[in-house]
Amino acid sequence: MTGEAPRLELESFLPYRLNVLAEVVSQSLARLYSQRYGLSIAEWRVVATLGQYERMTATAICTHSHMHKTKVSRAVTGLVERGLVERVANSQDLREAFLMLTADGQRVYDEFVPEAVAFDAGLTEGMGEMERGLIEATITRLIERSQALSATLGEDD
Amino acid sequence: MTGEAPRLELESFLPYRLNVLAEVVSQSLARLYSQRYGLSIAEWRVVATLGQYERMTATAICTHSHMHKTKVSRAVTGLVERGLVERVANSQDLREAFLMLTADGQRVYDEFVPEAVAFDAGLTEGMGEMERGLIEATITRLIERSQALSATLGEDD
DNA sequence: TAGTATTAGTTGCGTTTGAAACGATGTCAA
DNA sequence: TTGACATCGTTTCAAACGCAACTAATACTA
Repeated sequence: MTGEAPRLELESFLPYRLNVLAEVVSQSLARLYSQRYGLSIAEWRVVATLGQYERMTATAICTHSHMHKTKVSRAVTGLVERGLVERVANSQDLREAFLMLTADGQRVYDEFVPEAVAFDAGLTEGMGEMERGLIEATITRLIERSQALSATLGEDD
Repeated sequence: MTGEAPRLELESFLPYRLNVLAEVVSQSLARLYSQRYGLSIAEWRVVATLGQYERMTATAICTHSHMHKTKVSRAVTGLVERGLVERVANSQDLREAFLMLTADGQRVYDEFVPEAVAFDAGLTEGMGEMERGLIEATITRLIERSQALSATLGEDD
């Protein structure tokens, strides 16, 4: 066409591509656990976080997982109801509660982790250690840049 | 902390990291256009797609953008109401309609593209052509792998 | 041609989302 | 103490979401 404007090619526009990628990967993985355990994405993330850290407050999970606090609150409620997670009051500070996997929760975690690991490994199959490390470093860098950029261009906080 | 189970480190678990990355990038970018034009993410995507391809059916936008058809349908409805997008019936097939930017829509697009491009460039600032190309190739590869994996492990469609 | 299946796009409806308000607890300074 | 303020986590509410059902149109099949 005319070409009068600075073109934007969505196919190579990073925000767009990253979104598609994340969605495809999320959905693919979700298929594996949602059927088997009836876990939502948010719930699985809480389980995964607690599986790794054993004991955490809801706020800590929020910070760590970049999930909204209401999302975490609801995921935890659901998991507690289903007996996968347990709340332990912090006598030092009654506003917060420590969260941890119950025996059942731990079982679900232990059962699913190998599959998650396999999925992750499958994604980067054929890539060397270096390439794999490069991906992680790049992700970290992009996250930082992105935050810096929106602060600079938006000038709002 | 017993270490009895195969560990899963969220920090290096790709599906998790990709999700965080996509969300941060999306939100950062959204800040730039949501304030200025009152566009939702879905709406901006439709505008961006039509800005690039000029004329597309809703289904084509769905396929291209990996958005749900109801999401696209509603985004388009909103854009039509605000006079940014226009529907043109396809006399060849009355089920579908071609969508295109109006003059106003084109103006919004032209106005925002430079910022989007700057944002994109900012993300990969300091990276060479090769590194940048590598990122895109990796994204493509990960998308393919992911889809293949869920088909293999899930065995459901 | 009639009958069935398929496709484009919208809408109804229950679910999920997150911003804002909230109750409950804790902190700090006067 | 007391009062003002901050923080943790839940709840409320309106908006956004996506599945499923739907309408309308086209394509296949016999």
